[in-house]
Amino acid sequence: MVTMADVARRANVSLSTVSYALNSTRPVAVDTRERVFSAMAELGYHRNAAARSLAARKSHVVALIFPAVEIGIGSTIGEFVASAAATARERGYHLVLWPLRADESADMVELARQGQADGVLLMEVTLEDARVAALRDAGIPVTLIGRTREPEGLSYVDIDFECTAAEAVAHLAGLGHEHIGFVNHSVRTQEAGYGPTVRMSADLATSAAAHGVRLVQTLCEETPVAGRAAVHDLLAADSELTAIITMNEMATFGVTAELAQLGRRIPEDVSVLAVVTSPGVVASTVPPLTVLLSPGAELGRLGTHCLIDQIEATVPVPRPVLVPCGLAAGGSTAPVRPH
Amino acid sequence: MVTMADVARRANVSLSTVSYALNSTRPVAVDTRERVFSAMAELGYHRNAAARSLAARKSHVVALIFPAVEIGIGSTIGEFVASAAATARERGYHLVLWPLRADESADMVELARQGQADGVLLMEVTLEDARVAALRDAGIPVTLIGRTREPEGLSYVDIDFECTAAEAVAHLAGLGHEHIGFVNHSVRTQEAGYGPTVRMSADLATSAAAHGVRLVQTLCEETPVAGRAAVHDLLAADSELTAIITMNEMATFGVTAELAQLGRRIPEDVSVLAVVTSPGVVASTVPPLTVLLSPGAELGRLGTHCLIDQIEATVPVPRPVLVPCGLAAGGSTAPVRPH
DNA sequence: TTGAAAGCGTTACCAG
DNA sequence: CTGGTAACGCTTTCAA
Repeated sequence: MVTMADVARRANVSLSTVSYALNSTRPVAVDTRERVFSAMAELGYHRNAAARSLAARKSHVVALIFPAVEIGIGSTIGEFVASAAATARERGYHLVLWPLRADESADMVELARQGQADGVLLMEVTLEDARVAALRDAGIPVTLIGRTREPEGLSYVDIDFECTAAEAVAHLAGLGHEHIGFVNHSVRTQEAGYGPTVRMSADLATSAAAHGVRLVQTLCEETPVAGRAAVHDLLAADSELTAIITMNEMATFGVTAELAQLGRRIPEDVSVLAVVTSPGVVASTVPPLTVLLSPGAELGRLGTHCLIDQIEATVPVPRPVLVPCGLAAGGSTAPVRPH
Repeated sequence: MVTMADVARRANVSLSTVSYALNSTRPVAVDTRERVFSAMAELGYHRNAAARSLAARKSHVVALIFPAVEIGIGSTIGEFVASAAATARERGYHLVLWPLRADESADMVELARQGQADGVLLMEVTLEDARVAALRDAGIPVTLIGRTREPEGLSYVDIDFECTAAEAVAHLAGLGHEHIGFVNHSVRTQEAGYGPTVRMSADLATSAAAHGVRLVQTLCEETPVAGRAAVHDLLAADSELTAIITMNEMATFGVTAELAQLGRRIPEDVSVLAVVTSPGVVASTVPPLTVLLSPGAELGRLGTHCLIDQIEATVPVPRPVLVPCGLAAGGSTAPVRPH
């Protein structure tokens, strides 16, 4: 193995000069620098990562706490991960995956204490997430994807549910709908304090009130069968329903199927709008669904930047970011039919 | 920071004994061992990862070359990644993501040479994949997810396309179908030498011949619109078609939609069988699709084991594994109608 | 602008 | 069964 000492010898400089040339952490004369670099090229030098980490007390690694179970079928998580990995790489970091459940926060802290990562990206954050305190107490830099109930002082990026809810209701209200149903995630996720479930419910209610439209909601398991049942729940709660908002990809399949079976055409009889969704569900119906797309890649990019900023900053400065879902117009929403 | 020296002092043993106790790399008296461990607990010791890697010349990290673009919408890749990360963890390794395109094999080798990872898991392998040679020449342990045209002597795990194709044809032939269509991935993937596209095409043809059924094939872009067109391509090629096999998730949406629009019911008029697919597409139709599920999690687990076996073996012993797709019966296939 | 040298916290060899 | 100690290859302080 070629070391810095070898390079130094070859370039007729000291070992430390090689290091400084490589890291630009101290000015080095141009010709010296050149000699160093050609020596490295000639020798085929590769800087040893472990030695660097040991000496610098820095791993140049960020960890992503990877959710054990995915809600839904979509590619959102994949997009998020790919974009986080790419962003980390751009900034000279590596992304490692720690597949830890929410109750394994001790393991998480242990790994960080071993210096396996300089900071942590926490996904699937719940409203009362015990992991956040565990990390904070351990002094480990962390950025949340999502946020707790009281996220003040924390670094996080999340979907702007308020804005997304407002857009969803505005879109439908603008088409004349005054009776809207909402198919949410499951009771389980609500009880777990899963942010999207809780926030979207509240924010849609607020927006609906502001537009003077009636909103009926139902929680729904993540299966098509449950989605079918949800349609009946909503119709029972409001027989004048003309539009349905869904935030549950598997259930959405059931919703559209059940509407078809009931002879209610989309969008002529009922408008359907899927929110916080991945691009894959768009194509699941004919016409394609109108959706508000989950900004997976954007969250991955922003979250990673936030975390690395925090790691590299001398003073930890949380910088929260909220990203709204973007509308992708399909053909599943239309003006309400006069009757 | 608490070091081994601190622990040694506290336990009244030498530093090396602490190391040996921790790694069980040399017998240690039971009581000594206990003293060491309680000292570690009392002091809150955490073994430093960088120092360990440096001294042992081993990172305990495996890298996953993460595909830049996903084909399809499914959760297969997510399942694969999650399962690979979990398996790595079970074996004392970490999984890092290297989001590198196929033409960035130089970067891949460079990272490995820096000691950032002990081995590499290569996804989306094509028939003539230049990265494989690059890694082999550099002496870097690698396991392919997929395989090249001539995979002899390489370590790989892949879908057993031959077996999967045989099962697909046997399933439909068993229902009496004698005119079957196949909607493959796009021309682009075929030209890139993407394994599934090329192998499934050949293996389905072989199986069809063996069963004496007529098979017509078409390559298809990964969009629902293209899937709709594919239906017409196939019908034009064989007007007596009674069954369609699809291996293209987005196209599958179009296929089912177009059949519905043509007034051809599934499965009464046409059977549809989606192969090498993720669970998400199952629910995309009513009745749910019959599918052959892509064994994403299984491949992640097996691939990671293969790689780590290879890393830890004194002699590199490739151990190829092929996994067939499992049938998940839905309601989209039925006996061919007598006419 | 450069050099010398002291760590960084382990692992693993050589002795006992 | 245990101890001493030389690497491991780099970063960074102190000195010139």
